[in-house]
Amino acid sequence: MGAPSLFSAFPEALRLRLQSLAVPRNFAAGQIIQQHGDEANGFWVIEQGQVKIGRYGDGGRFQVIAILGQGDSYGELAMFGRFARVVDAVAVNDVRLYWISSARMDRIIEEEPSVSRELLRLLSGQLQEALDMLIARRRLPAKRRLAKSLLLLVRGTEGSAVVNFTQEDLAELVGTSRMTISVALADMEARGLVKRSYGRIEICDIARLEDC
Amino acid sequence: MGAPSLFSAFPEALRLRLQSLAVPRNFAAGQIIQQHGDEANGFWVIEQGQVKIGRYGDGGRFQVIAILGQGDSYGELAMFGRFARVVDAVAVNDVRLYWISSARMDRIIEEEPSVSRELLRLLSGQLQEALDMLIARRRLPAKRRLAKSLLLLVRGTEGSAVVNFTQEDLAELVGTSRMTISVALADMEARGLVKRSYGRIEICDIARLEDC
DNA sequence: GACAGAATGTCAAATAGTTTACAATCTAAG
DNA sequence: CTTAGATTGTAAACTATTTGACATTCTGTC
Repeated sequence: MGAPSLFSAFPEALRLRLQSLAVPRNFAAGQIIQQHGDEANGFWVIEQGQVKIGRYGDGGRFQVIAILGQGDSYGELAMFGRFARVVDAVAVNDVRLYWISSARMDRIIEEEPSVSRELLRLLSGQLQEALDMLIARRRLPAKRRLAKSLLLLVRGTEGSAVVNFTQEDLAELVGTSRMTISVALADMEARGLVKRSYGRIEICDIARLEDC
Repeated sequence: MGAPSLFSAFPEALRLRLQSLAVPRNFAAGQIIQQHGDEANGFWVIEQGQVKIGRYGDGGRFQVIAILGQGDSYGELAMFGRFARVVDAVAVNDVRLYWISSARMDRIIEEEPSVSRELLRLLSGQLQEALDMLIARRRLPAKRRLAKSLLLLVRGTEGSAVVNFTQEDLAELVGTSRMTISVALADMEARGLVKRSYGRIEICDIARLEDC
């Protein structure tokens, strides 16, 4: 969610061009790719594997914000905003990434105004979405907030999907306690919306989950 | 808050240039300037007076999101994002606005890549801020959320300030009930942080409000 | 295949916040 | 100066959620 993935929304031609210019890099499972506070002079595109985005909280526990997969990008926000990395990124499994430097991106923006316009459009859309969420989620009961969060995590998929989050992660994400999540999930399972298993949630019927 | 005001963050030179090209327009107190659903082919800059941004909820009640004043702009997000207006805007008093069309803005982006970069930087910063808020605010008790919202409303001011919101408006904004706001404000007043009056809150000590 | 650590299920008590309801106060319009 | 409507103060009953505590189940590892 939150963590935008602008790259996958780029027009095909630009994606290919960037990829051909980019520097490929590999990381092993569990390796830290970027850390909170690092300088942001570029961004990453995931070619293969998965990356956990989140933050090491008090007590060293990693609080997941999103898990990104193939075709997703991250780090554009800090790069464009010219602020330091605010999140940590860790390789879930062995991953292959492309690195696109801010210098490279700057040149493209210079050469093609259409790219700027597209970027502005995407960023504006995401900001609007974030603002909507701030307004919409506030007074909903925990169960419905959970439903919304799950839907955001599997956005783009149809039918069924799997979310590789522990209930504790979900609790952090939704802004509630693990016990509330546990009860809410049991309720959803009883209604055939999801299936609980160890460390992951299977979403059976995305369409039906939409109406709470 | 939420509602971004990119214009006031533009570099001086660009602001002046845009203003010289813009079309001035006046609205009387209470007049509706834009409506939810309108096409967004430009944005407004406030030259004089105040504009309420919000939404007509169920029962015709206007839910305030922000009150903007001189130098603030609004409507950029829908314009850049190429989606329809999502909020309504109403003139609080007699206002004088500048209208800057998307065609005009497009031309400037085309001519000056530095403007694109600046816009991307500003939007990214605001998106990050919104995401932070989504994460940070979730589990705070209502009192602290209120403190944060008040601070956002008077962002940029030092020492003391006035917020022209009813307690009901604040409740909507914070995402809680009017009674909770009433009690929280009474508590804050007892501690000398704010002064309550009819339809507005005076914030006495912004610095002290920051540490909740 | 046994084990440790991680993740989940579940319960009772405590608490923050909501709802409902009504009284008190303020403001603007006659 | 009155009055109607809007805004605020307050209290009691109710509800959702949290906290804390413990049992159970799962999974990877030796």
